[in-house]
Amino acid sequence: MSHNGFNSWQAVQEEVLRRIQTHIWKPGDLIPHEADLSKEFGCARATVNRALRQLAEEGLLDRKRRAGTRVAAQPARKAKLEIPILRTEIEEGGMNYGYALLSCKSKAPPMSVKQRLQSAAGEKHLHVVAIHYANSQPFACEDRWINLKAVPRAESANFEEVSANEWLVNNIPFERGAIVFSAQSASSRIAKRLECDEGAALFTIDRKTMREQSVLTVVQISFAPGYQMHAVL
Amino acid sequence: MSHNGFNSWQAVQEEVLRRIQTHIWKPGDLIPHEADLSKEFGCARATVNRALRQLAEEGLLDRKRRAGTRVAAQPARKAKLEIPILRTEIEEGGMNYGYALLSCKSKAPPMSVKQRLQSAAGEKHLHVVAIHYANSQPFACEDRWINLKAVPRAESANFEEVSANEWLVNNIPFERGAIVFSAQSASSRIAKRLECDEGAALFTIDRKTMREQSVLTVVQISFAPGYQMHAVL
DNA sequence: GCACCTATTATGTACATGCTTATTACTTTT
DNA sequence: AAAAGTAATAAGCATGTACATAATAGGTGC
Repeated sequence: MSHNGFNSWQAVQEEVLRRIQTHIWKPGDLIPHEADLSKEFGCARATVNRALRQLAEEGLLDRKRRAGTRVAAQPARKAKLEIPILRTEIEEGGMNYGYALLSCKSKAPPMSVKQRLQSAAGEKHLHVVAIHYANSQPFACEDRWINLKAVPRAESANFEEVSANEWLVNNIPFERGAIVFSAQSASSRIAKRLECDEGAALFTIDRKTMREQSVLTVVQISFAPGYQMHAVL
Repeated sequence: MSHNGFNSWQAVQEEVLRRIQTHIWKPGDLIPHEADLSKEFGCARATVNRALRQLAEEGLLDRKRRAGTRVAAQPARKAKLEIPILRTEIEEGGMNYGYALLSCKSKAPPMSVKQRLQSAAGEKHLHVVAIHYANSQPFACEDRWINLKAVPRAESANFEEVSANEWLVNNIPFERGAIVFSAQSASSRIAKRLECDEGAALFTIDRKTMREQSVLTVVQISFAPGYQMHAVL
């Protein structure tokens, strides 16, 4: 009967994908609307909706009410990226995780950081510097500023034992954030910390974590040379 | 009536988020199951399911059949990352896009590339090298190998006019891929191409695009110093 | 105690239906 | 012809019901 084999949203999605990939439906084309597709595939409209919605989320389709669904002209593929959590990443790689706190002081941040923290003049913040080791080799260097006004409990935390990263994850609820990836030349200070040559190319993550309007923490993580971050399409 | 204000999946999601963020439900905790939540929120189970499913996709919840739903112990937040399409990225930044083909030859790839291409000995591939400019400044250098066996039409394409990147997007339907981000020191060759100092830290993307079992193309994109890639949580 | 089977259970999914909402296309007014 | 109002339409969403599937808990036999 109605069983064309498209009785699951995955099957529908695969068929739609196939039509996009074989250029039956070309980039920019308007595709039939949900009701027609559900009739063609012999399934409910909700099933077609589920399939198309996900493809739209992935950036392969553009959908607008009333206007219909069209194949994305620029399949600006969105990759999903797992933000590395240092300890987890090292341990999953079968290596031994180590951690050392280098410094943990409350002070006024330098100009460049102050801007990112959106902090007023004279305000003090907690500055935490630490190294993460994999099999006793320096793996990454963490340089973090914590807004004590937004996270007062951080003042009494002991970052000797547990990394600021983990403490924050477990103790403060956060909402939004921004991440910037870049390549940086190792400064002499960081080269010393990571035991690498000065000027080496370091993969660097800058991360800002916010709740509502206030910045909770900004952190720069510099990875030892050779680090790679993986993502899938 | 049943209107507690949780009569849409977004409202349910927000409430769940709130409970996670305020540590009413702590990392690792098992949360009530869908049926209970739907009763509490006065909505259908499908609505709760929609809300929870998305949170699970975002990495905030772990869901397993029969075992129930728990708050992710490590909210290893998955960031969504838009894979940059060079031209789009440059033009959206309000800059003028330029493109120059440096080389386009069919030849046998070096050992390191051969491995990534999963190609047999002696097989030839198309090697394309090009520069992308933003406001006449070198922005990124593209070094690509195309598997002619999998994409025979590429042989007759003219990469003087349109970049290999764009040609591929418009001409070959692709499926899966892997992406690796890293920081590399500029070799003398690449430094010359990007008009930067040798040894400068370059943000680098290695990308492999596949269909079914065959590798279609591998590409390395080296960005000029100072490039940043942004993502949101 | 161990291997195997079975019942239970929470999530996962499909469907029919009906309503909502954004956007377009068409019509009317100025 | 431009502006404003209106109807039609396609996606979006909510719901009740039903069944599928995976993983666990508990029991059985050895």
